[in-house]
Amino acid sequence: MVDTGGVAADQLRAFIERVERLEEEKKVIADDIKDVYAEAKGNGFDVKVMRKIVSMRKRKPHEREEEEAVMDLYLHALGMAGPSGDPE
Amino acid sequence: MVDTGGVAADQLRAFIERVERLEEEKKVIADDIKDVYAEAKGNGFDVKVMRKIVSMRKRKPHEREEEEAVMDLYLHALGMAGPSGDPE
Amino acid sequence: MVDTGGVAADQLRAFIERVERLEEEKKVIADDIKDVYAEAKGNGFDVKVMRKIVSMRKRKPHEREEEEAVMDLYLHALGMAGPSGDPE
Amino acid sequence: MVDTGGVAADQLRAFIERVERLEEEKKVIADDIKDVYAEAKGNGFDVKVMRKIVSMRKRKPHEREEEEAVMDLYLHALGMAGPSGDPE
DNA sequence: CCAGTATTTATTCCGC
DNA sequence: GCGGAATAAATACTGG
Repeated sequence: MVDTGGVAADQLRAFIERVERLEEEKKVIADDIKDVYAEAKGNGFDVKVMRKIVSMRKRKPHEREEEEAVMDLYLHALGMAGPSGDPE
Repeated sequence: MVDTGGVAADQLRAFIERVERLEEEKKVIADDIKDVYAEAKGNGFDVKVMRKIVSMRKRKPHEREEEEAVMDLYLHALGMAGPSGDPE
Repeated sequence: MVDTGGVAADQLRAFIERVERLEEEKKVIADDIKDVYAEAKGNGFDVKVMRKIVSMRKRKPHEREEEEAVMDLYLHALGMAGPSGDPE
Repeated sequence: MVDTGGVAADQLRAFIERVERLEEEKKVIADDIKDVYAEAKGNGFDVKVMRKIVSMRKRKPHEREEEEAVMDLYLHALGMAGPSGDPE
């Protein structure tokens, strides 16, 4: 499966480097985010509050989706209403 | 700080063993949980739905706490109403 | 909701509550573990290393060896140092 | 709400939106990384080991050595095998 | 038995 | 530097 001496080594190296390149990009963005917070702080805003707002806004749509998913599950589960058979 | 030959080795061993003992107990409980789900499944219930319910119920009080925490933060942050000074 | 549904609902509730009770217990143990690590830290031990040791001891020796073999293979493929010497 | 508060609100909104935009970008990159690992896996590589290699390369060699030194210290304290031979 | 998903664990980061 | 939140990684479970 993996031939250390052959082409697989090149493949492995390529994968690793692609990952590393992407992680670098990700780090740049993370730094940008920090810069935005720093700028906001410089304008008198409370960074902790801002982070809370961002994370709450992130969770909200997620929760809605989850509730809908649970509703779907319930609807599906109605075929198993009780151990002694289904209601209809 | 850590003397491998002295009493610290015993201390280290004691800590490690306490952790391992506790992890064992935790595993027993985890297995018990699995058993409950298995029993429920044997009674015709949909395990996936049950897990969803449990995790949602777990999150609910958490969310309330978080909302209150955000409110506290806001109240505290009111002293910094704008970048050009406070309103009064 | 029909009668069987009502019975099923009670049963479901009971299962859910058993799970929740067990999860609480599990959480208590998890907290105890954290406490032990905190105490160890207070005594000058390196918690990160302790965690690594605990997880090492948990693993089957065979798995560990196998994973290390793959690791060596990959490191060699990448021209990074292995047991037989480093490239520099 | 006074004028400065309104201005502050707009500013705050702008900061929040900038952060959210950047976090979206970050998420895209994170997904790309997952894709690369998935592709590597499809080519027969061991993803777990790949991740370990990536994180090894990220770390400063000095830190790594230091941590390994502590690890050896602890393993010896516990009577577990180190570089100078195993107890069995 | 593999793939995807959900939970749990480990690590990192940030503000205090 | 610590303690706690956020992120990343690893693991476990379920369904196909």
